[in-house]
Amino acid sequence: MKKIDILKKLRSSGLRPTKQRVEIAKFLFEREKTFHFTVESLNKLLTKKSASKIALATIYNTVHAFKTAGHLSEVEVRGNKTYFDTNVSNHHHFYDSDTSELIDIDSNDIIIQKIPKAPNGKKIKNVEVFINLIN
Amino acid sequence: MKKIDILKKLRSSGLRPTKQRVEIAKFLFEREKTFHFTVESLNKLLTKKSASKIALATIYNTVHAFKTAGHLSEVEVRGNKTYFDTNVSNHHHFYDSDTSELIDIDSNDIIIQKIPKAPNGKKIKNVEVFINLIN
DNA sequence: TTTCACTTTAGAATAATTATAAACTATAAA
DNA sequence: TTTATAGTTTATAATTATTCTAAAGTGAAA
Repeated sequence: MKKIDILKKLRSSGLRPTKQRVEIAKFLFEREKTFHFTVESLNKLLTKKSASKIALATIYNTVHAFKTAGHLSEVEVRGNKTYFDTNVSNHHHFYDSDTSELIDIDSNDIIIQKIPKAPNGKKIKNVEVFINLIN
Repeated sequence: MKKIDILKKLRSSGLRPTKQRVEIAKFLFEREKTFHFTVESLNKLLTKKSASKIALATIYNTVHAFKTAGHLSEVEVRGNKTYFDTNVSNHHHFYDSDTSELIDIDSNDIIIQKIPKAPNGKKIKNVEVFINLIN
């Protein structure tokens, strides 16, 4: 994803392309493969990579802004930290609690044959499958 | 579950049946239906119910001891708090993020037809399905 | 009974996240 | 091109969930 597209991406979702947002967006979206991270890990990687220090609060703000805009998804995983995923399409995850690592599973690689209906007046928003791994 | 069984349950898993553990165990296991809770909600309910106050740290200790003993399961759910479940059999969940409520789904009510194989040297521990609800 | 390893407890410590409020800045309008 | 302002960043404080600590308490084996 090129810089011009990054700017478009931000502007089209009503986010001013500030220096910090552009830097974070470039880091997150200028890559081929899906990227999973926590705010803590992202902070470390950004600190390492760039000269200008971005405040931790800004990273929280930005990640949540990107999530709200649909540019990131939040992954439900046991544990204390919240994981985010640059893959925003509908998909599933392996979770390796040993290394705290998430691995994407394409939604076509899991087929669910039978599913219960939603309770009383509720609708099904989505179905998430976690395959927990062990050594 | 009767008191004598509570005592057996504790002793058989190497847990001394102290006043606090028995009280918590009675509260959790003397019921027909599955019970989902967080440490916070359990603390509130116990405080309301009983005269003698149990320290929050004891509730944490006890819940984890019960989990280690296999009397409770921990549920992976988005959010900051950790949920526990008195249903320790293999099963799935509806999750209503609106009310932060979990509802059990019997493992027979979901049939998964196709599943990817585990990556490089890892094995599949278990598969958990979350059906997220919306109004 | 006595003893001691196991427990409980209050409160401190830690860790992740959110709130606050002042300084800064992108951008729309003059 | 300046100006005004709403949106943004920042350091720091506050909050929340959880774990740690160390002292006091207690089941149960001998």
